[in-house]
Amino acid sequence: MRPQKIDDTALLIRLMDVFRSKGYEGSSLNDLAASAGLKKASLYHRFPGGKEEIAAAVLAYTTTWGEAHVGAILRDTTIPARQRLENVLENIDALYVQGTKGCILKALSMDTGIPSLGNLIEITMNTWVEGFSQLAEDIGFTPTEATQKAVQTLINIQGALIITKGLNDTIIFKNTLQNIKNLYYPTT
Amino acid sequence: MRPQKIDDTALLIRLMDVFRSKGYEGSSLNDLAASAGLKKASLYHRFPGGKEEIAAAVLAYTTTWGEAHVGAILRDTTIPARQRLENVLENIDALYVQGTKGCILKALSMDTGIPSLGNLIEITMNTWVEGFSQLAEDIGFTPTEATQKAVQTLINIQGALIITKGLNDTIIFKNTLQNIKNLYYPTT
DNA sequence: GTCTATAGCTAGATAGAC
DNA sequence: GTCTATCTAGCTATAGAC
Repeated sequence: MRPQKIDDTALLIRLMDVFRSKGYEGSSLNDLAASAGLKKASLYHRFPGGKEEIAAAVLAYTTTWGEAHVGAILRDTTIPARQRLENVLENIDALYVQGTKGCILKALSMDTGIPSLGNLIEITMNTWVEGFSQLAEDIGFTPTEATQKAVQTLINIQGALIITKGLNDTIIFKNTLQNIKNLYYPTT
Repeated sequence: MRPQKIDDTALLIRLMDVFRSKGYEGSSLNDLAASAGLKKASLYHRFPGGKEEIAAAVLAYTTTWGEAHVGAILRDTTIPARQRLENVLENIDALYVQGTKGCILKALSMDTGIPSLGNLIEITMNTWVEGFSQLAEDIGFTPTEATQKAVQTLINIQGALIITKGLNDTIIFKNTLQNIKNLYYPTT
């Protein structure tokens, strides 16, 4: 076998970067190939299903990443709850590069006529909600409160990404990550 | 002059609906024309600059709408502050059709290579921030607190729209509009 | 596994009749 | 002002050499 020019994980990360900045329809196969450092035909060798399979693979990778770097950490009772939250927020800060990059779930959530993408988005969001809910319950909130806080956490992250980009002010994202701590550990 | 099949405002609303559901690149001129009830060439008569001018016109309409239905109301000191907030939240609920439709500012905020769109997005967001800031100051918060609450209000709205769609649960949007009231009139 | 070359199609945009 | 017809460029996707 001829060696791969780029391994699967690095490839998916580069492809994700195109989708989350340009959206599904805005990302041409030429854009994707250029970012991957491959030619279009090579992308079809890796993803025979074409653009739709690439998007699905990127979303599946995002689900796996979220489970490992958000969900699993938030549920890890061997770590103090407060430390779990700190670690996860650092991972989120890195994922979105301090608010300068958008979310792939948002970018692929426009109407594309490909229902399977919506299902993968819902699965990933639920992983995050369940993780933050578990954290809140471990801190002592009721299940109802915990779910509300988890949903509010996702709202804050997604909303902050949009407003940060719209107003071109990364302090908004930075402050939002800080404010999320106050949801779970109120200061007043 | 031959009469218009559709007046400017109704036309812009129909065009906005396409953009906010499919995004800029995902909305073809055939899509836009079909939604408008016109042929492609007729759209070029109305908007000689083509798709880019259509998007700019839709954003300009959004700016005007926001100034009239959000900004101006929030700054209208002849109305009690609490009533201003109620009225604006009702307008926002209608704009997003109870959370079932996305935001045009989000839909057009992907990287398209058209910088002017970003400027129009920033202008509109600032109109909203200034309106909610003024409301908060009228209620008695300091300018710093007021700006924070205004930004958090926009974060909540935009974030709720994304999570509502992602999890396919309109209760999230409904609850978020309620929670915005608590930002300005804390219950605890 | 990656590449060049190309097929088939749809996109955005224009010309000109009515 | 709206329409039909058409142009060119770029799109997704495929065939086949290396």
